[in-house]
Amino acid sequence: MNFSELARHLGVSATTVSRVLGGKAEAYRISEETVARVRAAAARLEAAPDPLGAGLRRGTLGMIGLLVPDVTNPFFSSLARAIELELRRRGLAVQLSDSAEDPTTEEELLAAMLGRRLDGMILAPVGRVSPRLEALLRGSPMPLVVVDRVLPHLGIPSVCLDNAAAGRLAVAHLIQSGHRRIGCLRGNRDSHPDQERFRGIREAMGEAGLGPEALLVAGTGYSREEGLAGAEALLNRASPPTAVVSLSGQGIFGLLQTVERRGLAIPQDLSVVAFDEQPWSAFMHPPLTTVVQPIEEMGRRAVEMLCETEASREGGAGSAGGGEREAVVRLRGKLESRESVRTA
Amino acid sequence: MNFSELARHLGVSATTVSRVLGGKAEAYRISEETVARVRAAAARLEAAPDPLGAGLRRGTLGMIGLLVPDVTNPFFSSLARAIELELRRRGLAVQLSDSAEDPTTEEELLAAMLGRRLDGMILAPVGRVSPRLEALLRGSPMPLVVVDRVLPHLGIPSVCLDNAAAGRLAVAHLIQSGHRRIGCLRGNRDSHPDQERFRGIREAMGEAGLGPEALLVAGTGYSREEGLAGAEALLNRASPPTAVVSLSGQGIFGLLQTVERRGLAIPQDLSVVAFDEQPWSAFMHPPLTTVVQPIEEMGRRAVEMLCETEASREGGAGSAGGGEREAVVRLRGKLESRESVRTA
DNA sequence: ATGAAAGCGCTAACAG
DNA sequence: CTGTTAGCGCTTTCAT
Repeated sequence: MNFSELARHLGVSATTVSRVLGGKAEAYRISEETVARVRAAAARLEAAPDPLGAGLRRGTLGMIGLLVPDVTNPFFSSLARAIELELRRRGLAVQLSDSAEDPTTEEELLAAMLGRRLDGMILAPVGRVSPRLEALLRGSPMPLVVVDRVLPHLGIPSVCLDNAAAGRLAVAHLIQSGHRRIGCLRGNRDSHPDQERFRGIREAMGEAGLGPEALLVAGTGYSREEGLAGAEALLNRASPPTAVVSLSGQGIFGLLQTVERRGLAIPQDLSVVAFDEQPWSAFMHPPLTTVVQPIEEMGRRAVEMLCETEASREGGAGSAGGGEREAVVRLRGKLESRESVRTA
Repeated sequence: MNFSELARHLGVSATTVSRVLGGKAEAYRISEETVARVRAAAARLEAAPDPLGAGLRRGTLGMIGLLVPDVTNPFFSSLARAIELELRRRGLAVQLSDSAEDPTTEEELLAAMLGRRLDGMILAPVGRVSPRLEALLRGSPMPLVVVDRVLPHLGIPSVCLDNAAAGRLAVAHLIQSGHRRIGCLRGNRDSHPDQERFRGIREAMGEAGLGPEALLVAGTGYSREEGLAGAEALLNRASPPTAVVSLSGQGIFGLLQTVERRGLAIPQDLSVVAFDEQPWSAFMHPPLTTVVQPIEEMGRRAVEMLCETEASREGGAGSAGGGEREAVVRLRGKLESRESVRTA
């Protein structure tokens, strides 16, 4: 049942129905009686506004797009959940797409979403930003915020972990526990998080008076296989590290596999700090000491930023364009100390 | 750039632009020259059809709703990914919502989605079907398919695991491995999958000549905590089982925790078969023998069924309503035999 | 081979 | 306090 039909039934105009059901009865000072009649009839006949009609008229659909590299990754599924929840609170729906960690697919999907008439987009980029992706992003006709990674120099609002600080956190803990030879299992070195985490680690080592030779580096990507290869390289060193921090959430699988293959025990033979909570992290033998990201907050902030962007667009549309500041929110990670680090 | 503007630029009508860009040039025998001009201009000016305008006109938006209990659960995130991929192949977008395993939230979200003008819905129900949910489902104004669980007697197309067969598969393997005292860690007993899996297990036991006393039952829900409580109950029995099958994907955590607490070893002291692949299942000490669901196929079939429903609606709209058959597709599970089952 | 006109359902602007 | 009018962008008759 649509508004015009309902209006005819009641002998009022569609406008009135729209005002009542759109919550504008007060503003237009519709009589209480009319309001009641419309409400009752609407309830009885299950009349609800058609979002398409309203959307077309308003130029907005109440839907924002969310593009992630892999919903199957616990980090992104938690993020998606947090984002959906917060958007729902604000009456917005989410269209989800998954780029399967593939930059080309990502470009296509982003272009498609940018084309649909969404009210905004939240993007968790796959990795390095291709020129084509950058062009898409620059030309974006809608509010956009980037999560998890910051795309330097693009001036797009972003929210991500303070990766450098998180890296420091991890090694500081290791150093404090007496470790002096530390392995770092890196992820995708093109990615901002990996670079930042690594930077934080190097700085923390330096501040503790440990030279570069004390930091053993391996790993070339975020996958399990790459984690395994990197771990092998680390443990094959003439004098292997006594502790390893894995910058990759999935790569830790590879490390664990290698450790097991060699019959090593954690933390007796090797201490481990992992990045990113996994569903089983707390239930391993032993439970894994982990740098956890404040995912809920990340989602909340992303939505906030998106809505602010939207608001400022409407509000300050014609104002002098000088104030466009690059907003990057960096969230603090937390070290969940469990049992995979041995105090030397 | 919208169609009318583009049309004005080119000195043609919006109708022509629509026909060319809508792929109907042939049907309307637009001249090749015009087609070329329109295409070129559209590409240059980045003109694309506004889905809202088109949707309003056509009465369809090219979007289907997906409501799951918890995207964070690996099963549902994999399912969501599969569904999204298949829908994308067909040019459809997906709106995602997460009911957080809460029946009330589920009702609200379902009602909201049913109200939006989507082209269809795929629902993975939380659990038991409340009268209100049932009413919503019955009155659904749009094509709907249910996944993972079948709602008996509602006549809604569903696709799910052949849970009874999967249950048999699990215990058959255990029996074949020499186990004669088998524990069953149940999930939510109100849920169809749990009931069916359990039925399959009982049948398989019976067929192997094992009486009811050989089957030890515990567990009251799908959560980790409930899994733990159930596992405790099982292992506290005077004569505990030599093998346990966990019907709950998350509950297995609880079982594993209990086993560790007691210093038991798998599979030496206790054999384990788990339902539902988890990211770490293959990487545990030992790797977990698991009944895996064909999630990709499940997603694909759900989408197929949805689209068929949609098609038949349009096609046979006015036909005698007698042919409404309940379509329930049951998919075969597969036993991934790893190392958590000991041959006695 | 193309266009004009109508209308999908809604709401903002402009009357009263 | 309420209604009329117009138009969001598109596609589908119907008419050349």
